[in-house]
Amino acid sequence: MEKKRFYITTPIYYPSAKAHIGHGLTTVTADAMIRFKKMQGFETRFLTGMDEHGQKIEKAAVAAGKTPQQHVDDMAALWKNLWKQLMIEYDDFIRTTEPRHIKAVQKIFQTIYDKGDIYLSKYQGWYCVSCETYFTERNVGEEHICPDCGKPVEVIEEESYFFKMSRYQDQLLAYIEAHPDFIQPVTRRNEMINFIKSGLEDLCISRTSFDWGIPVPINGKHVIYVWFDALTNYISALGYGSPDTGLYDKFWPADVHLMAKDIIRFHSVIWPAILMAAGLPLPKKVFGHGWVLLDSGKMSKSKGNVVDPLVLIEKYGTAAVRYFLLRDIPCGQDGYYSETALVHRINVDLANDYGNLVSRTVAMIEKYFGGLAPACGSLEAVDRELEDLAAAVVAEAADFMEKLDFPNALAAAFKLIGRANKYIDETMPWALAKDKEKEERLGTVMFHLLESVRIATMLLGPVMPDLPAKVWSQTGHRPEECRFWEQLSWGGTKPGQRVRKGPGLFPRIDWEEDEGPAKEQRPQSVKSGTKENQAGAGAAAVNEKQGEKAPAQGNTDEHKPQIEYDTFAQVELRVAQVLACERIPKADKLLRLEIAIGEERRQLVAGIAQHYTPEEMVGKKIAVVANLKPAKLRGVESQGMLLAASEGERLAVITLPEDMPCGARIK
RNA sequence: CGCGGGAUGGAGCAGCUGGCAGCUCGUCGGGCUCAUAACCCGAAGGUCGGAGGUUCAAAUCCUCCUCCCGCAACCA
Repeated sequence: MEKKRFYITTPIYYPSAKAHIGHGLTTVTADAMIRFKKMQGFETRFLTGMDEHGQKIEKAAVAAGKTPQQHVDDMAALWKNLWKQLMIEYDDFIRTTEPRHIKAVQKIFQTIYDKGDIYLSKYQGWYCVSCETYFTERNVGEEHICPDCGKPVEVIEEESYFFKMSRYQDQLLAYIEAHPDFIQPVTRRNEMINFIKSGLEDLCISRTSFDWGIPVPINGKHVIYVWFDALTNYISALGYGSPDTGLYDKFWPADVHLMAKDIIRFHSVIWPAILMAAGLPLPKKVFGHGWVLLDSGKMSKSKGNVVDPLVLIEKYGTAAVRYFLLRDIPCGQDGYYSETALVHRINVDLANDYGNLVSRTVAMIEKYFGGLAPACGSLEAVDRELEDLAAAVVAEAADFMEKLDFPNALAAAFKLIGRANKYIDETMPWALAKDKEKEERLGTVMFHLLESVRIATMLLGPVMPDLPAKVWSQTGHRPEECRFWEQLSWGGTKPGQRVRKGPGLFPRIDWEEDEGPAKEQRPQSVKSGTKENQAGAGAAAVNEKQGEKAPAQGNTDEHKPQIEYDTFAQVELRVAQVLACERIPKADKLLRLEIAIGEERRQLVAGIAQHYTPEEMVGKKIAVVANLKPAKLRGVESQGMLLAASEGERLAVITLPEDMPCGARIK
């Protein structure tokens, strides 16, 4: 008999930046899904990996004094360690620098080329010579300056291979219409339909401007660019393009490509088009979850901006971190992370409700029955109600997990946990224990509790893989009898099994909620530094500037290294007077200032428009850095920089007394 | 008109095909003592962002408006 199969993938991550909890969300979701499918008896395959090509990697390697390969090898080790810490049990970890992947990409390129869907043409784009990077029309703005270095960019033409994606527009649309579940959630599906309807352009799939990539098979000057390379990982890892296609035959098409919402487009448009062109089947589902947003405004400053999953694991344990991610981020939507929320979740759900339920159940059986599970006697209404709920909850959890909706699946499990806690109050075992006559009744109650614990724990298993074993060692259940979904039916507890109280599963975490003095009324809308977006899990570089966000700024606890006086003396600080000031059009943070430094007149651009009006700036005596290299901001040259203090939302320009002469030296 | 998301009791959210406004946390009051100061019960608290419209009936459908939040674009 053929086994049911299930193949899930995460994006291959781009190692130009460190992993964050968004990546964790994607990968943990996939892992939980796989564990669920294993419980259901599926033969499963779980793929994750790394996207290791591209100019960005090449540059990062050079900067670190390594070869690109050394660099990505190091990164791969880091990421693999993270997955290990998160208890991710992938079957394969594909790296795009592996020969098996390179062969597959070249094969699919060749196949599509032979078919006539790849052609050579000219790629035209805005190019910054000093940064050696292309930018989109949007990025360079009307002024056509490099968004990174501020220098003018120029239009450059480069020979490139293009994939005739436009040819597949109608076919793709038809496919999406015919398969309502192909793109999820629905809002993304609608977006994609609109996007495709607005017209697909052919896709540029090669570059000659850098070398770190897979060579185009028919033309050694070119390397294959980004998506064509990256997306192919989903089949290269199955042996597509190799002599042994056993895995490919078994597992393709994938059941789910899982990812964060920002790269849904590439998976639901480009990838299917490539597959169509290559004559291969399309994946069954493309699922885009939301982003994990930070709300560090609520976090204690002294604790810093904790987002490194490893730090959290260290502090709270893998199970708790996995639980939080899958419980608190609404399925398919953005969710907020904060340490307070995490701790709250651990305390309320895991410690109070679940851990405590296990604890009191086990303790009572030890106390009343000497640690031997009693038999179940005749049933009363409450007992039946509990049994019925257990059955309902199991079905509910399965439905939700099937849809990758772990928040609701977990909520279902906790319905049973809550009911069991209430059951204890209703049946009052401590009262039954005082009456010898009621011993059978007491046994029935204990049996029901033990069984509820068993079922709830099994339901939590996919999310917290190390939990069941810990619990069974206390409840005396046999692991092999609590492994598969069928075993979730009522009655798996065996009278006489050894129950032994062990350490608390999830001790409460007590920390001072609000430290007294510093209640600085932080508004919930904090700016970039504090409420920082965590792009869930971008696979390959979506464009040239991914993952370059400065980490948590405004952290006053961080100090710079000590410097020599000479170094300081190189900064020329002077008093200046603001002569005129105006807003810069289409820039909500910038003001343009005309200032006088002594006799000299200059123009400054300052990011203070949200704190000062142009009117109130005029006439002020301010402090400026006079020898700063000019730079263009939003197309306007700034010949210096004014000094201001800032803390979170607040900002104050440093001003000097009216009678201080303009141009005076500051030191 | 750059793209997208949202506005529901103190907080975070459910309310899909219109019909008594729900959940979790928090707060207050009570109960219990098996348990991890945990557990159970009860209560208070909302004109469902605003204005129109459709309807016997709208948080739910239509129109317009306001305001938030991400992304992008500029904190020299």
